[in-house]
Amino acid sequence: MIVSKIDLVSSAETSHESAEPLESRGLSDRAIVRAAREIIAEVGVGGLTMRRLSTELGVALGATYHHVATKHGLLMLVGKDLYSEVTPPERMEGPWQDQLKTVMLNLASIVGCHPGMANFMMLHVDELIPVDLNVMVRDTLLEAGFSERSIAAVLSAFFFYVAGMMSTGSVVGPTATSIRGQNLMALFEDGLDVIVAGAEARLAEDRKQKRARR
Amino acid sequence: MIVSKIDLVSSAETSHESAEPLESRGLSDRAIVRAAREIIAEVGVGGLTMRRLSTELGVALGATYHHVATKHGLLMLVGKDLYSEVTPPERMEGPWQDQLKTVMLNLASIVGCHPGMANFMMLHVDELIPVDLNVMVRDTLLEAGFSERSIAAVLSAFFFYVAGMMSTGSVVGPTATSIRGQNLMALFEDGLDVIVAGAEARLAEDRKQKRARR
DNA sequence: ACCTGAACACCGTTCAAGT
DNA sequence: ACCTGAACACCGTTCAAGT
Repeated sequence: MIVSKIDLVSSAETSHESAEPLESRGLSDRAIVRAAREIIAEVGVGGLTMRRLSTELGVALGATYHHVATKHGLLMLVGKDLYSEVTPPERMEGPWQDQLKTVMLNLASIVGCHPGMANFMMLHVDELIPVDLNVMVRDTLLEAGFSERSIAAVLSAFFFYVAGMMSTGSVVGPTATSIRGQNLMALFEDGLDVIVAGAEARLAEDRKQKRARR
Repeated sequence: MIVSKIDLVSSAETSHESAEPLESRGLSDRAIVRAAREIIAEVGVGGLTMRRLSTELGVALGATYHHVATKHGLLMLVGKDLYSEVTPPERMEGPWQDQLKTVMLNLASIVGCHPGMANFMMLHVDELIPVDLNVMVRDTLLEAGFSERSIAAVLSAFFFYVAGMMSTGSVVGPTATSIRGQNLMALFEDGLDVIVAGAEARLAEDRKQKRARR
């Protein structure tokens, strides 16, 4: 465990990737994604325009298209960038309930700051979600004793709940809204707890079945 | 109970609403909504265009705009129409678990046949959902013994789960997709069961607290 | 290779003009 | 009152032309 952490740090500090130019003069994908994220954070995906993005970057429309072939491709880059910021697996500790809640709250807070991205990110989870995150979440549940089928069911419940909540409005961050006086953030956590309780019940069943089979 | 059922039927058969013109010649809102639904069912909300809708209706673009002032308004009409088809409260029986599952599956099947509507419908639940449905669901949970706060949490879990699932792709109906071989419809029900289990755990707690307070 | 800016086909929306 | 069809301001995308 400690080894992998050290490895991560050192490789991150010393990585001078082979022949990749550090700052290919002119536009870089990194700069484009950064600008796109800023625009989305400010006016949402609906307000993100290839023209506006180009203006923000100080280039002509065609230049942007030379680096990212399509708006869909641009959003894929942004989505991958956002997913990559979700709590890194190595730092997780404690019971599986807390781990799952932390990941979901983290995901919600990141996506919540970028209105309109939730949908797109959920529509392409499979292609965008970092393998680390996926593996770690599944491992956590496996270690806790969940069956394969239960893992699928529980993750389905969690992910789509977060997706639905995020699609409906900014829940987290400075723009957190409220519904009929209800604090949306509190409501979000309450719903999360309901699903956690459901997962616990599922786990109890899984363990009972495992014992019966022995 | 029986009375209300009879009332429903008879009023539906004999309703000749006061001064409302039966078929105000020309375009009617009903016809517009019907055509819009057909287009959405076929090519999704993304494929629904005011121009295409007008062509389908056999009128000029301006005519459509004369009846529905904006595309947003059109989608509100469609959304209200779809919500109104969710299982009517009067027909519900059995334990609250089954009632809730039925409503959610019903909602999913209706929304699932209209790609892209899930988001819009969730974004405007408050304005679109029929009061009957809202009241009935809350009453069911109240009768079961849920606390006010638990009701909010449980409904949050259910609704946003369905919303997230629906936004991610057609789960139900003839276009039901599959993810990595997994049957999406089965996955949807499994996730629903997890949330039901969570609600049951919550109810047990609520009852315990109520007993302790006595 | 990278960038420019005009052009194309589409969209939602508006509006003078007809009946 | 209801409808027509042109027009406007925007989009995403393409592409000949420049450096």
